[in-house]
Amino acid sequence: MDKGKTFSSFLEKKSLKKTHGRDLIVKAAASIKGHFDAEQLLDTVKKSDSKVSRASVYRTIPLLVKAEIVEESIQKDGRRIYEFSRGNGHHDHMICVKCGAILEFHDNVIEKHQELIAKKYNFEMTGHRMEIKGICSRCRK
Amino acid sequence: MDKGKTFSSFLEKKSLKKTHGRDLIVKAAASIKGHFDAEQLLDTVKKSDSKVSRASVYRTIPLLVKAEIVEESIQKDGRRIYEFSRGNGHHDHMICVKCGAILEFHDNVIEKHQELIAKKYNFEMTGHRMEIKGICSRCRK
DNA sequence: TCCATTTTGATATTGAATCTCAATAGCATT
DNA sequence: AATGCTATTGAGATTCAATATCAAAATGGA
Repeated sequence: MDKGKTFSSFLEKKSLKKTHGRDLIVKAAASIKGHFDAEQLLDTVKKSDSKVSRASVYRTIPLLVKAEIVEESIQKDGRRIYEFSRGNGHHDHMICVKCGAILEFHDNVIEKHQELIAKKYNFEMTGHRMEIKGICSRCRK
Repeated sequence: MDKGKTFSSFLEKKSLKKTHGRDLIVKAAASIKGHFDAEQLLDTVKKSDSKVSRASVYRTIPLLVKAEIVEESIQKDGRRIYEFSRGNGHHDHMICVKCGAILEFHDNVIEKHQELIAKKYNFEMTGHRMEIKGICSRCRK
């Protein structure tokens, strides 16, 4: 999946401009394996062009999220973390309170039930977030 | 349920001291209907004693959360909100992205499945958080 | 190329949350 | 009730992610 192209068409659709900075920022996001935060993304971008500013990174992230190129989740301490969407579909997180590891999981039953709950309350669901907090198998040993 | 007493015994168990400030803070939390944030709690406390400091409120909140007297949840923007636990058991939230309303719900199937998922990954679950984001029935009209 | 409009970089500002530290309060012991 | 040790407090400073500001630069249609 060519995320560069996807972002490009997103920008067109929204009549936003394709800029050097935005291009480098998507590429940097794509190059990071796993989760990252805004500062990490900034560091990565700076490796290709140190003139790209922190402000641009912070301004571009919400665009990437809206374009569904990057997924956002908020940790228990309030920090935002991101993840380049590799088309592996939606998933939720299990967070180890000891080592901070983030494991991913997906459960269809839970997904379905969320929809049922929303329907029951006449709530138009646009998204959801779910996290299981605990101690991962490695830390339990 | 006498939460004052509960907090009191929590403090004893942890060899923490019962202070005027802590007492006023629990009472203030109990007096607030619905969700509140740290600043609102501070404002409420100040009504009974304006000398209680912001720092004390921020320091006491984690104690109340640990004592399970207050429930914490983190909103999409990263802000922490709290709710005095009225013994109505665990529940999750549906948050309206238009008006900001917070609706509560509980679903046993989802709760059960979380445990199953944790077990599957050999993860020792200590807690979880789930939020459905969308547009509430009132805003849909 | 021109030009209106966006976007950018650098920095200042915000705001929630935390830290600092001298002064005070709690409480077990006399 | 007085002592002394330690936890706790208040007030303000500090932190840090995130946002706002604004003049200068880049974008892209004409």
